[in-house]
Amino acid sequence: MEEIKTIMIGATLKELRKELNISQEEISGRTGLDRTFISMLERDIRQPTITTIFLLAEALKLKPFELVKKVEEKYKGYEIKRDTY
Amino acid sequence: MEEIKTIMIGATLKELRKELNISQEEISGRTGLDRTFISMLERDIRQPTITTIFLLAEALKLKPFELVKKVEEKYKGYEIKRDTY
DNA sequence: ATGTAGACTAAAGTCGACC
DNA sequence: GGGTCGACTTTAGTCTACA
Repeated sequence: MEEIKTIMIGATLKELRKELNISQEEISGRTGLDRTFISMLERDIRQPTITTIFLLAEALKLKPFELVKKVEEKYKGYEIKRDTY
Repeated sequence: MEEIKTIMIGATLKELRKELNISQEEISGRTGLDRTFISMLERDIRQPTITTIFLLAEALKLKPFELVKKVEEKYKGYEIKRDTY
């Protein structure tokens, strides 16, 4: 069982956005979140909170749980193990 | 359509924990998150990030998307509308 | 076993500018 | 259109302590 420390949602977000053929600026407009922040989310430099996940899902035309499910599918066979700090 | 500003996961977390008959301290132990932080999450004083959601789901013996789905069901007919700050 | 409070550190999220 | 940098404010998350 491989260990990971943080959930990476970036690739999933980018894929879904590309499927819709829209820009980061469009996501920014739809969510009310800053454009540079969307960029950082896609590059896994930032992590969304649950409210942000709900906003992103709405912008990407799917349900929050579906978005999470897509992220989840990338982590089959991995165990999350945080750094306790 | 009612407007809300933040997603409240607290009640869902507490219900699931009660169903398992375990303490906040047990959740703290299973997730590696601070006990006082679990308390704040249940009282909606704090918001989890996606990594925290995955950890909580594991501790509560369900899949992350199932946890999110349960939260989602409490928001039928609501629209999220953040304060842009 | 839980809520709360205070003080703290790390990370979420904004904004303006430039490439 | 998107990456990045710096400076900023707010919040996630820790920890000790007490009711």
